[in-house]
Amino acid sequence: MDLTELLAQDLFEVVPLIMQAIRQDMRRERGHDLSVMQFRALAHIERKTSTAGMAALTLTALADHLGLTASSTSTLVEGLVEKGLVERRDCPEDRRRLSLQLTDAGRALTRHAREAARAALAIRVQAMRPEDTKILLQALKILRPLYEDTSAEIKNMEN
Amino acid sequence: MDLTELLAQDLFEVVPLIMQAIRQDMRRERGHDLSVMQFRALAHIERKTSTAGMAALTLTALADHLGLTASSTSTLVEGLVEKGLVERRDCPEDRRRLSLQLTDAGRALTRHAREAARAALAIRVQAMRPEDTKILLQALKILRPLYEDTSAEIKNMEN
DNA sequence: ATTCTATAATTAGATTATCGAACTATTTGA
DNA sequence: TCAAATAGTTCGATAATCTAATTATAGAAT
Repeated sequence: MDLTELLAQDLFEVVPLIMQAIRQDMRRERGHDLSVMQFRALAHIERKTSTAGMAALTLTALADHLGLTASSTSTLVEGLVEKGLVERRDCPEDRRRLSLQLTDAGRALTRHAREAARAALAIRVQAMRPEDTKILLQALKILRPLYEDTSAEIKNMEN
Repeated sequence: MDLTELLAQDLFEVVPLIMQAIRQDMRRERGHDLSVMQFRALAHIERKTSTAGMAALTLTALADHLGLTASSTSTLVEGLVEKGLVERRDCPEDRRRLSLQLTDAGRALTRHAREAARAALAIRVQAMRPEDTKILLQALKILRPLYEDTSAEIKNMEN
């Protein structure tokens, strides 16, 4: 068995395991009821709007990042708007588009949820050696570009 | 920001991204219609029954591994039984329990699905340098024990 | 031995997250 | 100026999950 094959198998076993744990950790953190996707959406909106002078984040761009259809993303955003965490602003340059923005409450909750996620991870990671932490950080740095914002490409490959 | 915090944040961003991709890759691989959970179930049954003389794998044990309720797992297994991939055998020592086994078809499909997962990953990973592959393998080796079979413990913590 | 309590699995009903298709509004460009 | 493409929403259907109730069995306590 070559290394790539081994890696595929490990990824395929371990990633869903971690994902499962993340979901459970988030559910346990009751009070603010965010799904993993909603949290990812908030985090992405925050990242894309934090630096001034960036192009507005549209619904479709968010959908691509999340790997969901525009339809699903629209519903998801609607939920966040109802919770008062996100604002849909009009886009003067192109009136078909939205500009997604966090409200103050949205920003506060994003910070809080991030902290909760960190805490949940810390429980699991507390015994970890610092050099292992570094390896993990390296690994994630390698993985991220392989999977980031490829949803659009991949969708096109299907046709 | 300390390293653990950085790691938590990265994990929380990258893992769902990969998970998303895995789901899409599996859906694209049409023909044998397995959900990610069903695939995980098959893989776990295979692993736990491959070595002779092991205790039978029960429904509850599988549920714990998958991080699902017994109820959901029962339904999931029912689907696999209907597809002819899994057998529910009686457990003579304790007649409340099941012993879950793969059928021959189940074993064949598990191998095939694993290969499909590998192929999907290979597309993403083809340009990766061998030393990066090694880092990823190390990282997964560190992560696995942090998340493997902890569902039961975690559930207990909730009470 | 009988009866209480705990455990294993299933079933029923509700909820949630997702999708695709149909629709409206707007823009682009031929 | 009108046809095609694009951005977003809504609707109906389907998957996967949950909780609560149910049945069967086992183990423990009197």
